[in-house]
Amino acid sequence: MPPGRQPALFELEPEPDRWELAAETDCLAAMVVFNRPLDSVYSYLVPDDLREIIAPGQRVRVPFGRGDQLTLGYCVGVTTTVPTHRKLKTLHEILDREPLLSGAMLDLTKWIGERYLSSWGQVLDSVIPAGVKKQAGTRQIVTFELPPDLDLAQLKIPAKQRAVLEVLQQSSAPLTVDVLAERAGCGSSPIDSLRRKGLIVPRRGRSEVAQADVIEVEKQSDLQLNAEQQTALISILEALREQRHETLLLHGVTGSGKTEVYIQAIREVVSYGRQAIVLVPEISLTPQTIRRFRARFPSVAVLHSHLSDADRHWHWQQIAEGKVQVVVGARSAIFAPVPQLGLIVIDEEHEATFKQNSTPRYHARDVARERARRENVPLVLGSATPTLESLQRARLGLDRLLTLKQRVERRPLPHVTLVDTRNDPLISKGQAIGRALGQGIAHALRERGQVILFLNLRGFSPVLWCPRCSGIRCPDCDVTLTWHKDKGLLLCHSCEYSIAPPERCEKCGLPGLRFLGTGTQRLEAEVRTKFPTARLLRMDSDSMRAPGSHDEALESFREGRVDLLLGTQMIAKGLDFPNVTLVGVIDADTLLHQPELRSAERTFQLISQVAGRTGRGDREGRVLVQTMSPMEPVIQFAARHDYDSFAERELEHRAATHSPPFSLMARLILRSLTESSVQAESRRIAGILRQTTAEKNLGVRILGPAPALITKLRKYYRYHLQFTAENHAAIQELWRDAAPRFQLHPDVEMTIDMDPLDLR
DNA sequence: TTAGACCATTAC
DNA sequence: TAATGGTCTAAG
Repeated sequence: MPPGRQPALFELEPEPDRWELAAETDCLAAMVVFNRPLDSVYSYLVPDDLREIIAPGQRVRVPFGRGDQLTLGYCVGVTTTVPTHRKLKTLHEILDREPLLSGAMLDLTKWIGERYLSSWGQVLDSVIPAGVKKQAGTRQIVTFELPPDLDLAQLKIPAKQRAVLEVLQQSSAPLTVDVLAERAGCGSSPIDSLRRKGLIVPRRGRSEVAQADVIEVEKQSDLQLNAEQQTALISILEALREQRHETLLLHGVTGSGKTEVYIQAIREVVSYGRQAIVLVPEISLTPQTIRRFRARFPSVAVLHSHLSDADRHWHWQQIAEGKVQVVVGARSAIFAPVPQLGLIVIDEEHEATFKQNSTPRYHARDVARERARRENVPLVLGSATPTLESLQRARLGLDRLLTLKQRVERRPLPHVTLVDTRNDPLISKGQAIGRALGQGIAHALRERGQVILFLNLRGFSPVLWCPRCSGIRCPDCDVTLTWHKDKGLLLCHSCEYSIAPPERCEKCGLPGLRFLGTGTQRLEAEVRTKFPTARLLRMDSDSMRAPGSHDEALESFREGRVDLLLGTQMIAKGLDFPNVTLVGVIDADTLLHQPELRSAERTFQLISQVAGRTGRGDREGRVLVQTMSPMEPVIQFAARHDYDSFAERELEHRAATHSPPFSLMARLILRSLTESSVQAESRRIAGILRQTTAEKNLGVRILGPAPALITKLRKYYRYHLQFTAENHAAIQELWRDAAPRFQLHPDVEMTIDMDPLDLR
């Protein structure tokens, strides 16, 4: 309404939403969503020549916005009930011959959008692999065929052209220019002339150029299950046979043979002619895991991050055609378009990599649960250290708990010793390996056992210390710079910033800066000095840059060409090496003292997982955990392999603080290059949110705004707000209501994260 | 998220 | 008067 004009009386009542007014017509409308943060579904008229082709799940190009920019969208439905009051724009083009997604998968993506507060179109855009969108690995080709009523004898044409037509007549399939020219013994010009005269008809199509290579693996038969494994398997088979959805939480200590249980359950699924999806953390997608599945099933698709677009497209195609029995992959494999899903397995359920940290910020476990529920199939979650979220569901009787307490072949769990490093003379001198651990390593090596040393810090030293100004920081991020001795540079681990280390502090000019703390590189140097004859391998994201180096490194450790493996997270998970007799944890405290909701849980998980890397063969394994807080309950529980007591205590704590799993959380992050605008905007937005939750009585608790734990990241200042509520619906409603009214200042960006794991 | 519309300011 | 830039708003 123009300013200064009084509204007429009849305009005071809000107009009815005209889009509600729809009528059955003989027009056809396509419902389209876009890869933008828009909640609506837009309708477009389908022109007559596309009526037969259009289907939900295809991508389309449509005029959109004031300038009718041709914009890519996803068709999510087709209807003859079209809105009548507004003139619809017309669909311009259909980009896919076949739908990229089934109706069921479209519905699932809609659910994801609602659950994780992102638009349907954004979800679709991230679910469909780039290689599928680009049709990577296929090429457009033009082939020629004869028109239907051609009488070759009647034609008066040059000999070369006649030869071309004869070749075509004898061929059973249409031919490309190259083939045609070769067989007719001519160049391309006769073919061109024929085309111009209309004596041959061109046809567009796509042909495959890429194909994933097939790896032959020696087949194996099923292993004998022990009683516990058998019981777990039977529970899964029951759900399978009754064709009902149930989530089964398989809590099995490290080395208890969870994978064998999955495999035998999948065998049943495959026998029904159905397919299974197995999600594993990316880091576990080692040749070892892959071989294990390939050895047991004829057709396994492995989806990992280093697949080319073409390979990914090819696999997607194979999966959709039902040619694959088992899909093994990381997070996004939950969207594998298997035609007849039979079972979903998530191994290492507690791993944070199952949560995507870009929009849509879905958790593959929760998407899996929803997909399994909709398709009436069981979901198996496996872990030695289940998340408290999953455990609590089992305790409430929503999911079923299956427990494997024994390692296979009755192997004992490794003995874990806590080493108090507070009074260790070597540690006080700044070394990373204390006396006890040093002796342990020497002993293990003498006995020809292999050793794993775990330290969750890459680089040589995490801080360059100025006595007056403390650590040298990244100018763009609120973190200290890490000294990488091999490169001779101080690096920021949050962005790409690097500088040569200064002689004097740049702030106060004081000389005498010192490198404090130990990363994997310094640990490597220390090991070389202390154990000069040991064959040593360091694994972290710096040393494992080259493609394939990760697998190669693990292979050489497996084959005994390496005695001592040291590294970060990378070596903590899922590795199965029978000859490892000692695992050393350099510092169990680093994770523990972070002011994060899940710091205790992560510490417990990490120690348990690392400890699980030993004692997996005939030889006994032991674990030495260096810590400055040996009395800390979490560390004690981990040392005793006592998940139940750990969980009991942590659940009590979560209940007392109304944290997940006793409430639901969401996190709103705002960032800007200008600190004052994020601060002001977060306050303003917090106001709107608080007002909305009060007005609508939603019962959402809102914390903040406050500067985020990482105050500054890649030049951006960050503030955040935390929401807690009884259920997702309250937060969803709050967001739906409040977010459209934010009118955020253009230099402030905003992200909403439902069920956040990373609270930094 | 994007781009046009609208308005104000600036340069020529 | 045209060009530029910031802000607002709607998107079928």
